[in-house]
Amino acid sequence: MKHRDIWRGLDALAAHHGLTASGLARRAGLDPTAFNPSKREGADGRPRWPSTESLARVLESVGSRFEDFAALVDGRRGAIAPLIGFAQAGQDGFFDDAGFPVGGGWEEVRFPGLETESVYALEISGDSMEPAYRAGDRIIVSPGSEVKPGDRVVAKTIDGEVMAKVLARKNTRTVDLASLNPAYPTRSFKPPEIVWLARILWASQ
Amino acid sequence: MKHRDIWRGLDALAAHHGLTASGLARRAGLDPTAFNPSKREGADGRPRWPSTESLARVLESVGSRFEDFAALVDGRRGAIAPLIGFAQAGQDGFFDDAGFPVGGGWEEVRFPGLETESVYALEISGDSMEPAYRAGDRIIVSPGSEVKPGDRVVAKTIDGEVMAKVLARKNTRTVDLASLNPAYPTRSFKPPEIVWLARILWASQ
DNA sequence: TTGACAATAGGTGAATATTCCTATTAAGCG
DNA sequence: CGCTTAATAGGAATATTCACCTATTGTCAA
Repeated sequence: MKHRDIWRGLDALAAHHGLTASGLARRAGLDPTAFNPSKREGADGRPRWPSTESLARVLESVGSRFEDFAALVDGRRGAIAPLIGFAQAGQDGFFDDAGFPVGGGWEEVRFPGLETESVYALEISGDSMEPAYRAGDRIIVSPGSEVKPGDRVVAKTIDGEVMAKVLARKNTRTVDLASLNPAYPTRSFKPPEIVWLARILWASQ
Repeated sequence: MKHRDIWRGLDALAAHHGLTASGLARRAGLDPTAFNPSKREGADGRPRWPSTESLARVLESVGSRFEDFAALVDGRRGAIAPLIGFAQAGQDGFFDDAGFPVGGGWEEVRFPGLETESVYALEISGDSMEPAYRAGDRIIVSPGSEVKPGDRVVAKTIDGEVMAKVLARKNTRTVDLASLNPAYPTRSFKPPEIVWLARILWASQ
């Protein structure tokens, strides 16, 4: 945690609430100039740090927790993962071409950022992945991770279908997605039919 | 985040590294008396806050991240979960009577504290819970949670055996633990034979 | 354009944290 | 016990942040 990280975190916190650093200070009952760029280092270039008490008042004023601010300071992502239902996930407008969630308005589920990966949560419906995933379970999905055969993945087809499967085979001619539930057959796709594959990192139990 | 939370977090950080508040200050190159209880409020009872710069130096000295400290301040647990192998888990001295891990020296796995639960991680060996858990998967276990039939649980028997199972039945006369892998039979225990049951919250995929 | 307001720079005094000092108490050790 | 060290309390001097002040610039809307 360095001097510049603190100020970057403070700016990010302000931006997260639609405020400027100045507006954030005003809202916290502090002097509006307290977070001025000119106040972030002394005349001799010595770094200036906001006091812990000022940080506490800022966090109080916007209703954020200390840990959320710290996540901003550390520059980590994924402390909060957006939660999406499979029914919604099939609709357009929820993911970009790379499989990352876009837009807002989702419920948020507190999830532990692993490293710096960008993740989101999906709520399971259906029984094709029983017994590993039961309806209502939540899975944490990383659209940025590499997938290899054997991984549990979320796939989106060009038809808009979103499903959690086991990646059985993947080559230039075919992408095979297996269900754990033997009542469901393995489905075979041609690569162009799969819009994206995202690896499942965690599953609630 | 309140005044007492900051100081509690600082004490917890020190304790986490086997130090006192005084020792932590010394290690950070600060005055050893800087964190004295007598310096935590002024003569008039006005609260005193450690400066952000002092916090930064403290975190630097012990190699902790700001977010870890914030988790301590917020009173949340589980940002870091100790990782234990099943082979070790069966030995004595790794858990207390309530099923909480004790002692130290484990590898630590970064895990996202959900709520305020105390959690730890176990690495799966064996195939009795295939296909849900494969050897090498990591499960996040909460010894403090209530367990009910249908939950995936970790159980420890009086024989010292530690296993991940599905809780099939639990009443005053019997505790039935089922495997997901049909090749393994359901095992039935009498309640006194089970030392503790801990619910599995998450599983890596 | 003009007016109101936000954001910002720069400076000063007040408020407050830290260091440095001394003294006391407690804990470990030969 | 006697010795050393850590932890702590209390106080004074120093260092730094904050609130307050003034002035400038930019934005937005009437």
